[in-house]
Amino acid sequence: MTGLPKYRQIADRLSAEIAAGRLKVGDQIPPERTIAEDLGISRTTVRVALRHLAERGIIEARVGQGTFVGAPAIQQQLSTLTGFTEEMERQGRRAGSIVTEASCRTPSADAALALGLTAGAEVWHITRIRLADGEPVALETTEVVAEGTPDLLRKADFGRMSLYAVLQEHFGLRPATAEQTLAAAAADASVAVPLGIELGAPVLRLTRLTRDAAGRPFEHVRSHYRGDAFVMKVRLELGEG
Amino acid sequence: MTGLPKYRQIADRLSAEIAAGRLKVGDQIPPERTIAEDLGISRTTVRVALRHLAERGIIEARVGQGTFVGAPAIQQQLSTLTGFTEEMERQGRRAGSIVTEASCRTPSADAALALGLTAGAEVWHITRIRLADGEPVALETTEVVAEGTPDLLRKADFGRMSLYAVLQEHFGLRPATAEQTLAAAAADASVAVPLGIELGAPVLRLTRLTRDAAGRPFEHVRSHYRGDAFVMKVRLELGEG
DNA sequence: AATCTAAATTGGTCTATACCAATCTTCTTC
DNA sequence: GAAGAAGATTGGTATAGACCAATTTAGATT
Repeated sequence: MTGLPKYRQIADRLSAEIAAGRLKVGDQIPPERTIAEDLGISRTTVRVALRHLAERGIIEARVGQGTFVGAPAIQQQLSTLTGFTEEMERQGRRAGSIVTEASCRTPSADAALALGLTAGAEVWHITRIRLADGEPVALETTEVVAEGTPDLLRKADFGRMSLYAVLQEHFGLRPATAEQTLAAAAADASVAVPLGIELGAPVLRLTRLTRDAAGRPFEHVRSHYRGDAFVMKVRLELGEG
Repeated sequence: MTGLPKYRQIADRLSAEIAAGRLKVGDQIPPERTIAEDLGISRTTVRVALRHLAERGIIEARVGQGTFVGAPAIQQQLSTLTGFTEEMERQGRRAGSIVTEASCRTPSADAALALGLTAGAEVWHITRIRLADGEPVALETTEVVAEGTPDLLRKADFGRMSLYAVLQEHFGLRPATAEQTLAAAAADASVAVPLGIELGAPVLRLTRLTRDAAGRPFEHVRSHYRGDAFVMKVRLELGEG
């Protein structure tokens, strides 16, 4: 016995079958009662397993019809100011990155304006291809103000570690607030090639300005997420009107 | 009887108590077994109710300790939070709408699921082309639960008035929380034609489930914004880590 | 008073069963 | 052949009970 709960084992097995391609998008998976009988377990337990998969968008249940393999979309919870790595972990996906650039140089025009940098100021420039379960899902360019973060690039391997974790650990720098902008755009070559998608394919363009507790902006991010693999979720609360 | 499942009634009630402030953030809610006994229902059903609230981040369960009221979703100014009309006004643009459909009918599959409607339930179905300074920028389909909102369509001209204003004025219905999903997609014919853009052009797809103060969902919206004409802004705040 | 131990509490997992509502299938009827 | 009715299938809701593991509480021991 693995020690894992039964429902986890069932969920993992189904999940693996879908990942392996033995069950394709739109395929019907066996009825709950059939799975229960085949495995000699109760239908309730099967339902718990299926619920977990449904929550991740891997499957989709329809009364009277059956349960089908869904088109999985990666979700990014916008409400929490977490980085890519943390969010993927939360969803039980393997997060990875390929660093395509890491250097110290003058900021881009956008970043300089947003960060309020004057001429001559420099930023750490990190470009990463973000992977979820090995698949490239986003291209991300981060610019961090160099002042106050000496030797940032030598502190860690950003292919594995979270940038926020490093900033917190070495410089006590913690994101407190952020302003994000989302827009839909068509992928140009600089985005389409690294992500392995077609030119003109829809991508979600995210721009973020991150501030520390004192309100000082210290990070400017521009990301392009694959439109066919990513959804952003936001939980809103309406104050008094 | 309302026809609502028991777990929904329990969830709504707890949700309302939290919204009303009788249960504050960090407060412990009664143990599952106690709730079950008090209400004379099975613990399993109580757990289903609590699970739904936990999924929305409203409560948080910890083994051996209990279940507690969770930190509220971060308050954010997302462009559409206040409604399209209000947001355009705020930006000094002339907001307009062309109502292409307004009827009472059975909900779409997505909406029925999200709103938790059973067979036979009906919704007000309003489809509008949103204009900014006369230019079409979005196509929006709103479905509002018909129960409790009699003759909604006769109450106002939605080409001019805000739906939220009407709901508030005539039925005292006010959006309290919402769950929004954003994704980039390619425009298909149903979207491209009304917006006057090319097939395959990038659009921002927004799906929103709006709830009242008691946590009852009453509106489901699906919008498509022109990617070249619209960006969403979000301000995030991080609580204590 | 501090420490260890046993018991009670609490959420998590699991079984077996029942009925409902939505949907699909099949058979009957015209 | 088309339309309608009856039955079978499938996921959704609900019950009652059982045991487990993490945690806290209360008690016993030193």
